[in-house]
Amino acid sequence: MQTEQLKAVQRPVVKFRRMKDRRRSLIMEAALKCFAQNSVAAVGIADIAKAAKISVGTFYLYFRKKEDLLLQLLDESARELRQTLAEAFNLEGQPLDRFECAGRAFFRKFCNDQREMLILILRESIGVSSEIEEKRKKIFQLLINDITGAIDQVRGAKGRREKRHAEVVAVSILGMLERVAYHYYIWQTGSKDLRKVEDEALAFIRDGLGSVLNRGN
Amino acid sequence: MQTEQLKAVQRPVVKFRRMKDRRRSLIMEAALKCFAQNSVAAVGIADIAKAAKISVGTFYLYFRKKEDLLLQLLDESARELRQTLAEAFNLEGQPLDRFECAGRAFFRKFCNDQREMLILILRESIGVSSEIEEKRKKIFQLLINDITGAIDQVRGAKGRREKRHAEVVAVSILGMLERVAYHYYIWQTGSKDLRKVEDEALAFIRDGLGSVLNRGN
Amino acid sequence: MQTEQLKAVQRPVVKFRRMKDRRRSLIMEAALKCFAQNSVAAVGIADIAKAAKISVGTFYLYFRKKEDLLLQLLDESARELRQTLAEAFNLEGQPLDRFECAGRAFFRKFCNDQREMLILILRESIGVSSEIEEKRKKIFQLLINDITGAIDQVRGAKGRREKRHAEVVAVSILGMLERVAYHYYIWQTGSKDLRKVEDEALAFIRDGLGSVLNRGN
Amino acid sequence: MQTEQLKAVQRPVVKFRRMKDRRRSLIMEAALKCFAQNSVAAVGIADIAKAAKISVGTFYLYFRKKEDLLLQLLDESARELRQTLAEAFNLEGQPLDRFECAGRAFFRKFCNDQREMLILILRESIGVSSEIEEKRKKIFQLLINDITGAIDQVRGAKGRREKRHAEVVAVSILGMLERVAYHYYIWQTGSKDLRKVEDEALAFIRDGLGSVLNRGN
DNA sequence: CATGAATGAGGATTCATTCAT
DNA sequence: TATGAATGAATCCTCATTCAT
Repeated sequence: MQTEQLKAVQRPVVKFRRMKDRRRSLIMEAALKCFAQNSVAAVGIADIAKAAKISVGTFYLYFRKKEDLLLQLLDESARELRQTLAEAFNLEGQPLDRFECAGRAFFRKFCNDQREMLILILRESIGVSSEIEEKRKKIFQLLINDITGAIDQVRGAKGRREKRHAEVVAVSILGMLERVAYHYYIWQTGSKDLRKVEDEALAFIRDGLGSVLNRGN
Repeated sequence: MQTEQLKAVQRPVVKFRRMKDRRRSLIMEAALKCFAQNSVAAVGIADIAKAAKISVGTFYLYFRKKEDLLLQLLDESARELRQTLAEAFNLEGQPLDRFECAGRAFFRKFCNDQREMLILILRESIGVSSEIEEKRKKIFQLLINDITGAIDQVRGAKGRREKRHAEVVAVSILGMLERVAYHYYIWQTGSKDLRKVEDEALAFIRDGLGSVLNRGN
Repeated sequence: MQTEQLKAVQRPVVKFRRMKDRRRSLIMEAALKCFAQNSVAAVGIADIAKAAKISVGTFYLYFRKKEDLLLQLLDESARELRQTLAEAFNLEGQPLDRFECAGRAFFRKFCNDQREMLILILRESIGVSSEIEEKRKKIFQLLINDITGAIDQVRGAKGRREKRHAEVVAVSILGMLERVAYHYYIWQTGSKDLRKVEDEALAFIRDGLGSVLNRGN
Repeated sequence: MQTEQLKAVQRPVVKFRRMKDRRRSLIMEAALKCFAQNSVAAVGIADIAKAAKISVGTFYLYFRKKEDLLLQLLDESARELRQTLAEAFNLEGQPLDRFECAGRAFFRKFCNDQREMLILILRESIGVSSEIEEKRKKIFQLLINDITGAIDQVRGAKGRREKRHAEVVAVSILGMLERVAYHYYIWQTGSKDLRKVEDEALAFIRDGLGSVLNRGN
C-alpha cells in the first residue's frame, strides 16, 4: 500500500521529467530542421517556436538562450556521429577493413540519415560565436582522439611511442571525410554516383593508412 | 613634346586611380584583421571604419554593402591561395615531389603569412548569407579543379579516362589540408611542432596519391 | 450551460482582438497628431512611439513599415471624409440645398473636428513616396466619383448622356473646398470669420452648380 | 581712353556676374527636371549635380542649402505663373472674358509649357519643411491677392466695401484651377480631351463669377 | 507551465554639407 | 572657382530576451 502511494507520488514526477525531455527533444528537432534549411543567423526564435508549435515564451522555458539550443544540438549531433563511427569500427575484421567500415557508415548512415546534423556540424555552427566555436573545438578534439585511439589500438604497442604521428593521420582522415561530405552530400556538386565517390575516398584513406600501419610494424 | 603634355594630363588620373585602389586595399586589410579576430557577424561597419581610420560614410564610398567587402576579400584570398599552390606546384621535380611542394607552400606560406585569409576562407565566410555561400562553392570548385587538373596532368593520357576518380582524390586532399590547417594553425590544438605535422600530413597525401598515380599506369 | 462554457472560451479572443485594435488605434491617433504638427518626413518612428507611449519595437508589432501606418491613416481619413459628406448629402431637401449641406458639413465637421485628417490628406501625404501618391490618387478618384454621382443623381436621366461634364464640375467643386480649407483652416490666413467664408464659398458653388443643373433640363 | 580702361575693368565683372547667373539658371533647370520626375525627397544633391553636369561641390557655390534651391525655384515658378495670368487677364475684353482668358492661359500655357513648375508648386514643394511651407503660403497669398484685385477692379467702386467677399471667391477659383490641373494634367486621370475639360471648368468659374459681379451692381 | 505582447539595444545604410587640393 | 572625397548624424528596422497574465 505504501508502495502504491509512493508510486502515486513519484510517477507524476517521472512523467513530468519525461514530458519535459520529450518536449525539449521536439524543439530541438524542429530547430535542427530550421537551421539546416536556412542558416543559424537567419532563423529566429519565432521561427523555431512556430516549427515546434509552441510559443516564443515556452522556448525559453527549455533553453536559456538561443546559443544553448545550438550547444545542445551540437552535443547531440557529435554523440550521434561518434556512436555511428564507433559501432561500425567495432565490428570484427581486419584493421583496414574496420576503418573502411567506419568510413562507409559515416557516408551511408550519417550523411544520409542525419543530413541535418551533418550540416549543423560542418556548416551552421561556424562563425556564430566564440562559445560555439569552443564547443566545435572540443567536438573535433573528441573525434580526433577517437580516430587516433583507433589507429593506436590497431598498431599495437608500438603506436604509443609515436602518438603525434597517429594524431596527424587522424586529423587528415577527418578532414577528408568532412570535405567529401560537404562537396558531395551538402553542396551536391559533382558526381551523383555517391557509391563510387565513397569507394574512391575510402580507397584513398586505405592507402594512406596502410602505409602508416606498416610503418608501425 | 606632345608625349609630355599627354603625360601631364594622364598622370592625375593615374594617381587618382591608385589612391582610390590604395585606400580600398587599406580598408580590406583592416576588415580582414577584424574578421579574423572576431567574426564576420560580430564586426560592424563602425569597427571596420575605426580600424581603417576612416568614417562610416567613407566605407560606403568603396563598398556598396558589407557583403560586397566580404565577397571581394574572398576573391582576393582565393586568388592568393591558388597562386601560392600553383607557383609551388610548377617548380621542376618528380610528380609526387611537386604535390608535396605545393602542400608545403600551403602550410608555410599561406597558413603562416596569410593566416587571416586562411581564417576567412575556412571559418568566417561560412553561414553569412546564401550569396557568400555561393561564392565559397565557386572557390572550392576552382581549387578542386586545380588539383584535379594537376593529378590528370601528372598521370598523363590515361587520366582522362577516369576523371571522376581524380576529382574525389582532389576533394580528399583539399579536405586534409583544410582540417590540418584548421587544427594546427587556427585552433593551434595539439603539437606545436608544425614541421613534423607538415611532414606527416604530406606523407599521408603522398601515400594516397602514389597509389592513385600507380594505378593510372 | 453549454453556452456559458462557449462564452468562456470565446471571450478572451474577442477581448484580445479589441485590445489589439485599441492599441493600433492609439498609435494611429498619436501618429496623426505628430504628422499634423511636424511633417511626415520629419517625424521618426521614435517620435511616434514616444507620443503613443510605447517602444519602437512595439510599433512594428502593429505596422510593418512607416508607410503602412500612413496608408492606413489615409484610408481612415478618406473613409471619415466620405462618410461626413455622404451623411450630410443624404438628408432631405432640394438638390442645391443638399450640396450646400454637404459643403457645410465638410467645413464644420471635417475641417474643425478632424483637422488633423484634413492636414494629412491635403498636405502631409504629398511627396512621401510613389505608393502613397497612388493611394492619394485613389482617394481623390473616389471623392470625385462620389460628387459626380451626386450630380448625376440630382440631374436625373439626362445626366447619363454627358458624364464627363459632371466629372469636371465635381473636380472643380472638390478643388474649391480643398483650397478654402487649406487657406482658412490650415493656414488660417485671412478672415477669422469662418462662417462668412463658408457662406461665400458655398454660394459660389451653388451658382456654378445651379447653371449645370439647369442646363440639364 | 579712360573710358576704355574703365570698360576693361568693368566688363569681366559683368561677364562674371552673367556667367554666374547663367550657371545658376542651368542648375535650377536641371533640378526642376529632377524634382518633377522623382520627388524632392528622392532627389539628392548628387543627382542634381549630375543632371547639371557639375560637381557636388560646385552646387554649394551657387546655393547654400538644398532648401535654398527649392526656395528660388518656387519663386521663379510663382513669378512665371503670375505673369502668365496677368498677361492674359490684361488683354482687352469684357470682364468675364478676361477671367476666362486668364484661366485658359493657365491651362494652355502654364500646365502645358511649364509642366515642371506646375508639379513643383502643386506637389513637390509640399511637406518638405516649414520654411518651404512658409514660402508656399506667401505664393498663394500673392496669387489670391492678384485674383482678388482683379475681381475688385472689374466690380468697380462697390467692390471695396466687401473685400472679404472677393477673397473667398478668389480662393475658390484658385482651388478649382489647381485641382483640375492636378487631376487632368499631372495625374492625367479621366478624360484625355483637355479642351472640353477646360471649357467646362471655365464655364463653371464664369457662372460663379457672373453671380458675384452682378451682385456687386 | 504556457503564452505572446512588449522591449530597446544594435546594426546597416543614406545623404546633406564641408574642405583640402 | 571647381572638384569630389570625406564626414557622421540621423533613421529605419530586427530580434533575442523578458514578464505580466
